[in-house]
Formats: sequence, structure tokens, C-alpha cells
Amino acid sequence: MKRTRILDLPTCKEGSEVQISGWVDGVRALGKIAFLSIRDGTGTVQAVAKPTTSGWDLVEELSLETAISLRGILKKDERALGGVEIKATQLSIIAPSAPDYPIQPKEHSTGFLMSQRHLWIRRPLQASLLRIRSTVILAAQNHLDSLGYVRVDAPILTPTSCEGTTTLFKLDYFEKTAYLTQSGQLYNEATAHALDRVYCFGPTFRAEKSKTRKHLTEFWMLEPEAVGLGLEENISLQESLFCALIDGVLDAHEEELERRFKRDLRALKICQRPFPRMTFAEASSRLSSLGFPLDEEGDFGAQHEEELAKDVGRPFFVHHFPAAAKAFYMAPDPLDPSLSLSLDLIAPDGGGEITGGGVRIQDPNLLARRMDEEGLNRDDFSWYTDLRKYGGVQTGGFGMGIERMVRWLTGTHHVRETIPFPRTIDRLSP
RNA sequence: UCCGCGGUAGCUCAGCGGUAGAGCGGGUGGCUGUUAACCACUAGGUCGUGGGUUCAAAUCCCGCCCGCGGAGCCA
Repeated sequence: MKRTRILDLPTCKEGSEVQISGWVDGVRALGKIAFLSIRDGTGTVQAVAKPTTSGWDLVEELSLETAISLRGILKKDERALGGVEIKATQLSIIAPSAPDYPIQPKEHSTGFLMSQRHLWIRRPLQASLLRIRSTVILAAQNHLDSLGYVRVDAPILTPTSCEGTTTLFKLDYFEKTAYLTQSGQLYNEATAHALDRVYCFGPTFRAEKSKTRKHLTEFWMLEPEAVGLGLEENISLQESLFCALIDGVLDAHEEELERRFKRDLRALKICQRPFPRMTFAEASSRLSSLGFPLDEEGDFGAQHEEELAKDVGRPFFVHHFPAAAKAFYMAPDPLDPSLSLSLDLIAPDGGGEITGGGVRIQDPNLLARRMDEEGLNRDDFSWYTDLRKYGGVQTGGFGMGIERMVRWLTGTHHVRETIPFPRTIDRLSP
């Protein structure tokens, strides 16, 4: 008999015979009747076994996570969670599970659960998060594809840094030194000159000693880059992508977001284009009037970001950051060279900076000067400056942290739950 | 890297100078409608680690290690 996935049970007729297989999620044995909660990766269902069930003797061997196969009659029953249950006619064990399964149906600390991440992901909420992550990635690729963007991935092993050298993971590469990529941005400029509109998507590494719920040392970044993408076009692309991701997740997971994640769906549905936008200068005067002036350095702290986001109440752009605060390749504003043609997309409800991007410097002399100012060795970037030498045109783009996006969409507390196996400053396993 | 909090049973925690505790989980038995089932019994600990104070340290003091939360930095 063919196995039915629990997800598909609602399409089966009541009273029909079904066969499922999955893992024991809970057992409540009452003597001559036993209630089994069975999870198969697509859903959870209750089965009822009685002494007439073939394999009844096995009930006493069912520890948590025992893999079983079960055949029975599908019945509607108000007393079962989900409204349906299976009256088991036949039960068999596929693979036993040791009785010391560490994750109990009770509160655990996040630290403990993270140490059991390989098992924790079996829990429905965690599995759901990974499913939503998959939807977000697919929606992003579909959207970019519909706009003519070609996926061209950047290397992960790189010879030089893209931004600061202090946050690089260094490794031996035969006789040389290599670094794990911090961004595919520089390579994107090369591929944009070959294919017009491109994006890369892959793991990104930052050896930042950050301990916050928005940071991972290994995260996945989606980076579109296109010829002629000025600030205005950049904003427009980000808006459409952001909305496409919201739509994609609502299409596939609306009920789940509400029931399982208790996400306020209005916060997602109010994200209509155009998004509010403000210059860095406007943001800082707005912060002053809110009672949170920037410090002397003029830097935007976590509190500033949060107060501003609270005030705006929905995702918004901050653009024209001071040039000094941005990477060497960010183009200055021709009207005021102390400002850069850069922008960040900030989400409310603690979502924080979801994207960061801008327009790249095209002028080779200016680029050389900026590299000198940042103390970068020009020779290391010869291929990059070559792009300017041979018909270099202006490109622009941005990077979106996929985990941050998933975190915001689902209202998850910490990014570490939005990636299968998180890497943080103090966690390298499992 | 800095600041704050913590480390006691497999897990979540109480105990805070005088014989090591609870709930959950595990084991055994009971129970025909459970929903983190319930009831009874039971096993399980060099109190993170090294030193110090004391008649006596899980408890007080110092160093170190590990975890959690936050900051800076960023996506």
C-alpha cells in the first residue's frame, strides 16, 4: 500500500484506509488504549491503537523518535488535535530510538537546543522556519529571473578582502593565503559587465566578534548588481524584491505565520510600494527631534536604528550616508562628494538592516585614491581596476541577508534559528 | 573586544556557611479518550575548574574555562 504524507491526509476520504510512516512525537498509553502522535516531516497526526491493532505489543517499545509505519482507518474526531485521527489496524517499527532522546516536550534553554540542533530541527516550528527559508530563496530567484537577472555566483575562496581585513577568515591555500568571501560584490561588477544584470547567492563569512541576534559568522547573502542601476533604480529593485518575498511567503505560509509564529500579518501587508525614504541627514535630524541625537562621530547605533524604525512603522530606506562610513568602492554624490550614493533598507520590529548597497565608483583615478585612503594594496585589486580600464560603466547593487529577511518575515527572535546549522562566534557545532 | 547575568541530576531550576532537593525525562507497575495525560514506586550528583578563607564551602573571596543577554561592527 502506498504511503500517504500527513500533509495530504485531508484529501483522503473519511473511512478510507491509509498508510503513514514517521517518527513518534508523543505516546500516551492508557493500558488498553494508546494515543500516538506521529510526525513525518510534512505534518503531525494522532493515531489510536488498541489491543486489536496488529503490533499492539510494540506500543510499550515506542520511545520518542522511534520511526514507525502505521496503517489504519482515517476518522474525523473532535477529540484529536487537528480534528482527524487514524484508527490503527497495523503498527510496525522501522527503526528504534534510544530512550534518552534529549529534547523533551517542555521548555529548554536555547543554548541546549542549539547544542542539539541536528535534532532540534525536527521540531515543527524549526522545520517550518527552514521551509519558509526555502520559499524566500525561491521567491527571490524567481523575481530576479523575471527581471532578467542571471545568477552568476562569486567565488568563496578569495585572495583579498572586499571590505575590512579585520573581519576575514584566513586559511592556508597551498603556498599562499586565502580568505573566505565577505561579499561577492566586486565579482558581481565583473559579471555585470559580461551579462548586464546579475546576482550571486551564497555563503558569506564575517569574522566579526558580534554577539547579537542579528549576526552570524556564516550567513547567506543575495547580491544583485546591474549596469546603470542608480540610486533610484536600486530603490525600485529593492522594493519589488522585498514585496515579492512577502507575497511568496504569504502565498505559501500565511496560515502558518499566523498560527505557529504569531506573526502580525498586517506588518507584512502594509509593505506597499513606495517605501518611505530619507537621507542620512534627514534621519539624523528626525532622530534628534525624537530625542535620540547621534553622537559626535555621527554613527547610527542599534538604538538609533530601532527608534527610527519604530517611528516610521514599516520598512524604509536611508540613503546618502557619509562617504567615510562606507566601503572604498561606493560612489560619491556628484553634488556633495562627502556623501555616498549608498542606501540601507531597514525593517521595523527589531528587523534592522536587511540590505545595504549603492552605486559603485566608475572613475579609475578616484577608485585608486579611495583604495589608498583605506590602506588597500592596489596590486591586490588589479583585476578589479581593470574593469574601469576596459569600458567600465557604472553599476549598482545591494546585498540582502537572507537570514535577516527570514527572521523579520517570521518575527523570529534570533537569526540563528533561520539557518539550518548556525555558526556564531562561539558555536561551530553541530 | 567591552559590559551584565549565570554554571547544582539527562533537561528546567530551587537551595546561598552545618547530612544534596523538586518538576520533567529514564526504569518498574496500574489505567479504554489522552492532548506537555494521570497515579504509585524507583535509579540517578566529585554542586564548571584551580586555589584561598573557615572547625565546616554548592553557599564567602580570587584566577581560569564555558554558556546566556547586550554593545560596537555589519547583511
